[in-house]
Amino acid sequence: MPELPEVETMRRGILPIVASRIKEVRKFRLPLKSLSISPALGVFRRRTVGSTVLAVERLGKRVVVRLDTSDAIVFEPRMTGLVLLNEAPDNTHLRFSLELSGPAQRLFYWDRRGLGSVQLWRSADLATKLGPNVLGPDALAVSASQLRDCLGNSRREIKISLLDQSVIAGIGNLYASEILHLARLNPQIRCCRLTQSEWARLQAAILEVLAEAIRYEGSTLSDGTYRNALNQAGNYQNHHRVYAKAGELCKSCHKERIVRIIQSQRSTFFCPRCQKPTPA
DNA sequence: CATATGTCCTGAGAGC
DNA sequence: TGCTCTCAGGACATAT
Repeated sequence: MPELPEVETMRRGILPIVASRIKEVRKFRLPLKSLSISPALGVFRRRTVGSTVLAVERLGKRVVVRLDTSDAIVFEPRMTGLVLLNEAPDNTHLRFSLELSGPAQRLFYWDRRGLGSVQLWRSADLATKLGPNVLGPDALAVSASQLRDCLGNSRREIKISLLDQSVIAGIGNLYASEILHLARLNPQIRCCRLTQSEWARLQAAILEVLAEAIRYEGSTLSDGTYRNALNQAGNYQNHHRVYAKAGELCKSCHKERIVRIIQSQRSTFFCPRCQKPTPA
């Protein structure tokens, strides 16, 4: 999962590492396929040990730890990655750690499936490798006109476009369904069919859903994977409107039941009554 | 160029 | 009970 709300919660949770000095970098040997780390550990160590953490930022669904050496450590959790302070869900899936001076002590990267990565980049490369062509405006900052300008001529289904990080950065499969339900937009409607007021509704829903999800520290689904930096579960799953609720009554109309469809090999949940393809 | 599909990985849960 | 199978969806590579 980790999408914008979860990654932002992790980012906030590890803020205590700011101003700490990196004392050691460790990669854990596991009976699992090893995590993608670049550069190799030796070079990683030479370039980071002794440096100080300047800031912790979020870039879409990535956590960026800026160092005083003009390097940055980029954590990309993908499906099951977590960035934690001092404590992890278990030792089996611990992949990487930074030993730090100061009160924070230790930063862990934990990843059950290991699809994520930890990379050390020159700060200058962040702007190019994750520039506007790769990563669109952050979902918390995108405007209705930016959405319309970028997608207004696209024939893709709106749900698919919401997942495109080069259009908007931060939305994933879970929040795409939640956002479209609040915006009362059918997930299969083609972008080029949306009206001016629908773009405005979409933008408002993006902001409202993500901000609310951040307030509740993200969504921990039934598999329990997602935790915040202190290894605690999030709470937004108790406020989901549609995600993983196929067959349940819609919380808005209380009449129709939530439906699950597949778009581009991924589940989408919506209410056929509140999210009719053509406006009522 | 825009859009669609395949790939990586582990563990939970279903079905027999 | 223990096996096999399917599924979950991030980002990127490759195909159409």
